Amino acid sequence: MQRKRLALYSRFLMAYTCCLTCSRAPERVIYWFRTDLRLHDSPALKAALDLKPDVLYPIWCWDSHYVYRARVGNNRWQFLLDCMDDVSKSLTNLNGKSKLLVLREPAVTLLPKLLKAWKITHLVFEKDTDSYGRDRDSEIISNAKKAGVEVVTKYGRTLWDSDDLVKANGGKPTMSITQLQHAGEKVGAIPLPVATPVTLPDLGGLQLDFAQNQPDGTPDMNAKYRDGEEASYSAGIAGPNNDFAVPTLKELGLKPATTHIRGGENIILPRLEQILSDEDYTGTFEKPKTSPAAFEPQSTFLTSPYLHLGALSCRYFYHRVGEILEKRRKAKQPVSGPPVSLHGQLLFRDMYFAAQAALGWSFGQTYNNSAIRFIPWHLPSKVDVNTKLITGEYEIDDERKEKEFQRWASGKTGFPWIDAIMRQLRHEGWIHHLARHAVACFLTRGGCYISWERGAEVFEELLVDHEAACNIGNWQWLSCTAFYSQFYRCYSPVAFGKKWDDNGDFIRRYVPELKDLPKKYIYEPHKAPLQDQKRAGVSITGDGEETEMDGVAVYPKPMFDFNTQRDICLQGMKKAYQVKLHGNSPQVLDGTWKSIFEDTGAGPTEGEKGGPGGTLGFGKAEEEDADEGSATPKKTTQGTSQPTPRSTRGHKREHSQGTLDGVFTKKRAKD
DNA sequence: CGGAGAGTTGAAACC
DNA sequence: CGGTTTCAACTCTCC
Repeated sequence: MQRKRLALYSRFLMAYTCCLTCSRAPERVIYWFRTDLRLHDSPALKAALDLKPDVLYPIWCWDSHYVYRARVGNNRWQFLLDCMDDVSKSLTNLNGKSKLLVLREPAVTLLPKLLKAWKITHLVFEKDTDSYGRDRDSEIISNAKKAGVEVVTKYGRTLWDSDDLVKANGGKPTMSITQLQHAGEKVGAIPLPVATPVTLPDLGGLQLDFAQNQPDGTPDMNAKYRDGEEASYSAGIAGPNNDFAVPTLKELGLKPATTHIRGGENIILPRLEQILSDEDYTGTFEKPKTSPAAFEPQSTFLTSPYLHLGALSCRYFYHRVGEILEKRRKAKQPVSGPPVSLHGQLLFRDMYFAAQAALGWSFGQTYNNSAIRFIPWHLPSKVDVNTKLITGEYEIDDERKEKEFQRWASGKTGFPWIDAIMRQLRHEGWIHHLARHAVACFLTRGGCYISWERGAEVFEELLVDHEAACNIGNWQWLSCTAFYSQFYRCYSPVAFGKKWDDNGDFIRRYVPELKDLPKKYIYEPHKAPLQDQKRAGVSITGDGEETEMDGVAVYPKPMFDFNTQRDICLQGMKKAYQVKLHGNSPQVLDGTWKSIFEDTGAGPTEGEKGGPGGTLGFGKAEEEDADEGSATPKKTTQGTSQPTPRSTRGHKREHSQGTLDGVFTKKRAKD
């Protein structure tokens, strides 16, 4: 009783002393940073400061989902930590007593305890329309409200609020850039940037009178990037020095990053300024005219990773470019327009975000996705037919295809243009947009005929700019399953590269074993006579297993005849387009699609003999209450009982639309 | 100078 | 924001 009175009195005193001009209670605000790691043009951060808080806690919830269960290579980890460090320094610059407080516990379990411990009045964060983000945030919001904490969210992640776009598009996913533009017109003008804060309230007390929930570290999908123990949770909520510092790669047990791309608002803003100062380049930018083979420097802005983590505001970028366009129009200088211009690129991003916002979890998969064409790809995702969600595993319907997939992912296909791109991706975490086209087409409709979902997973792991909506959307585009349909426009692994880089400098840089090969053979080294191979110090042989033989570097032979494979793919695509099934067609949902595609005539599909095309648990397996160990239906044959190197057994794939935080498991898909 | 033949270019059709 | 083939139209060269 005594204590309570004291608390009341001190609360009164605080109110009195904190705010002499008004009689309101002290505002104790948490600003929860997520994919908005910046201070400039942040509507949500502005909303937090507009509350005129007495204390402001800028926090980051350290998420097990991101640490263990999303595919995040060490390059993206480095980039994320860079951005966090950068924001923390910016906060300290505004107020020497403030910084980004990293709390080593996922938001869902942490926030309810934290709101209480720090007597929080308001929780403020940027709205997220990723499916995972929605699930997580709705739980956070409902818990906060129950605890009497006011929740404030603002939207600043895309040009328009994705939910508004969906509404303006009749509740349907935006499947073309025209739809997106019309929806955008209905929603209204793209909000102008808000001011960057110049002051920042102090932190309040940092007492942590509650226990830490240490999340389950298994399965650890990023184990292959670790050379030490993952220890980011074991030091407690405030970290090893009890100072809420941003963790290091070392603490995560991760190997050092190989990329030279570093994160942070304070890196991208000056660089953006520099690029924008070239008004001819900015004003006439046309994406298709920029070279995928250019490196050091690349031919485009390289803003995507910064946009993803919010280190650069897309609206700020949009309006800055708009000013330049306006100026040029007045001066009657040439300007480029959507879809090829810079504005066009940002519109595509909004299109993918809004499509995802409309479709939810199903956007990230073929099964039960109403907006996607069904194509009987090899290596399809396994599906839990009860939840209608993919499990994170995939069906190996053909061992040769699995081998091709691994060779593609590791840059050992024997097609130097493809391999150079995949090696650049692995090393730098970034490749040019058209390079993504080339390797994505190659893996799916224009080469291997392997599911786009396999490719999307590899990109998710390796790209520093991985953004679920854009990655998924672009893979659907390139595989001609959604957004785009001209499947006969097929990229050649030889001709397309040559068009941009006849000398093969890009290949020489990323596939160094070929660097001394004559220009004549650089795109097709297997055609080089043995004498030329010898002179160049490389032997073109094998299937990628060997990297060296008798002291001589080895580069593999092409893993198939491209033209033959291209014809097979075209036939398969033509058939699939005639059949006209979609991800949510009854025949896809129940697995009877297999009777529609013949073993031979349907191109590459294995038909009845192959995997069920992503229907794990379909049919008999359920009735026969299949033993836990192998939940694979009997009708699937070869390879399916073996765990695949890239998949995790028995666990849902939770990552593909994940944001950076949370401990959620997927919920049942909406029907 | 005309015309044959080789070489080049670009649009169109097809995959 | 595809590649390849084809074919007409054109240029160039040579006698």
